[in-house]
Amino acid sequence: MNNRESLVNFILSVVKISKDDAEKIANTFHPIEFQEKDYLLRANEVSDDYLYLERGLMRTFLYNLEGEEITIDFFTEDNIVFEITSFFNRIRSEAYIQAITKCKGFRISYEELNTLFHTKPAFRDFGRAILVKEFIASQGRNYGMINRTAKERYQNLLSTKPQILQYAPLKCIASYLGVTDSTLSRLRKKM
Amino acid sequence: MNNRESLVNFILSVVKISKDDAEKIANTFHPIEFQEKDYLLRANEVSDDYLYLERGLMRTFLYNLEGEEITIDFFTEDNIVFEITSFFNRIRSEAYIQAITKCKGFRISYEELNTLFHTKPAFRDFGRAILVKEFIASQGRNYGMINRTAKERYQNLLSTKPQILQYAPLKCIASYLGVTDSTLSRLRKKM
DNA sequence: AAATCCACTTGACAAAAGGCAAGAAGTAAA
DNA sequence: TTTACTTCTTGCCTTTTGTCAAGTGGATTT
Repeated sequence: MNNRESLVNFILSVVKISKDDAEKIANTFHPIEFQEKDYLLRANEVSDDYLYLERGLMRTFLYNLEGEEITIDFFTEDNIVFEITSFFNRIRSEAYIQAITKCKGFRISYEELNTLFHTKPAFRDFGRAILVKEFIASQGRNYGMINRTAKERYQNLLSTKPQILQYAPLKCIASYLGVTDSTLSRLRKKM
Repeated sequence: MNNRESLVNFILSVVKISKDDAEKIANTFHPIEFQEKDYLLRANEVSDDYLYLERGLMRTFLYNLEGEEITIDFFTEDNIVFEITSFFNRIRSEAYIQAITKCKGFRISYEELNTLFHTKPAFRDFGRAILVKEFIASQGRNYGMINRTAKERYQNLLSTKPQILQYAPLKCIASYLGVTDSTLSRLRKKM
C-alpha cells in the first residue's frame, strides 16, 4: 500500500492550498524505501532526490579536513530531506545522506520538481514554504549553537527530537552538537 | 541618479536569465537610503522589505533572555537583505535590522514580490536562487561554528568580510562569533 | 578644563571542553 | 567459547573560554 495520505497532510500543513491541489502534487511523488545504513546520497554524486520522509530517521554527514565524520543534520519523519547545494546547483555533493533506521517515503527528481515549480502555482508556494521553513530551522540552530552551552544544546535536542537520542550512536550526536564523544558522555552522566 | 545597473548585474550573477528580464525585474524595485544606525526593521513589526543592498553594511540582531544584544548576521554590499521569518510568514519580527554605515539600495514589498513570483518565471528562478544561496550560507556558517575554534572563526571572518571588522564595533562581532568581548579582544592581540 | 561616557583592553581566577589513553560492556564473527 | 570490534565511559591533565572587576584612551558634553 502506497498511501500518500501523510504526504497530502504534510503539504496542507505547510501551505494553504486546496486538498485537490495537494493530492495532485502528492501523486507525482514516487514511493521509496531504505534499509538501515542505506544511502540516499553519497559524496561526489549529484543529488537528484527531493524526499518526503514518511517514517524513519536519516542523517547527513561529511568528512572534515582531519578525516573525521561530522554529522551535519538529522532528519525525522514527516519532513523533507534533501541536500540543497547539490540538488539545486546541480553540482557534486560533499555530503552523504544515510538512513539510521529503516525508512520509507516519497521522492521526486530535480526535473520533476522544476516542472511542478513552473506549471503548478500551488507547488510554487509549497516549494518556497519548504525552503523558508528549512532556512528558518537552520538559522535557529545557528543561534542555539552560539548562545547555548553544550549541555543546553543536548537538553534541547532531547526535548525536540528524542528519537535521535534513541537511535543514533553517541559519536554522531556528539559531532552534531559540536563536542567530542568524551564530553557528551560526561554530559549525559551529569543528568 | 538611481541607476539600477548593479542590481541588474547582481540578478544576472545569481540566475541565468536574459538581460531584458533582469532589467524588468530591477525596475520594479524602489530606491531607498539609510543613515548610520537607521533601522530597516524593528522588533514587533511585520517586515515588508526585500532589499538589495547596493552599498553599505547592515546587521541583524536581537535580545536574548538575559537582555543582551546578540548580532545574528551581517549584510554586506551586493547582497539581499531581509528577515525571512517575519517577511515570508507575515508575523511580528523578534529581530532588528540596522544600518552600521550609510547604506543605499533598492527594495520591494511582500506583495510586490509575490506578484512577481507568480507572474514572472524569471523572477521565480531568481527568488528561489536567493533562498538557496542564503540557506547554503547559513548551513556553512553552522558548520563553521561547530567545527572551528573562536580564533579560526575570527580569521575566517577577517578574510571573507574584512569590511565588518573595519566598521562594526567589537561587541557586535564578538556576539556574532559566539564569544565574549574579552575573549575577542584577547584573540585579536594574539594575531 | 573637568566630568562623563563609551569602546576596548587586561589581569586574576573559575568553569567548560578537549586530548589521550585505558578500561568496560556489548555485539558480531570464527 | 574465544576472539575481535565497536561503542561508550572514565581519569588525568591541558587548553580554551568565561566572569568579574579594574583600568586606559578617545570622544563628547558642560
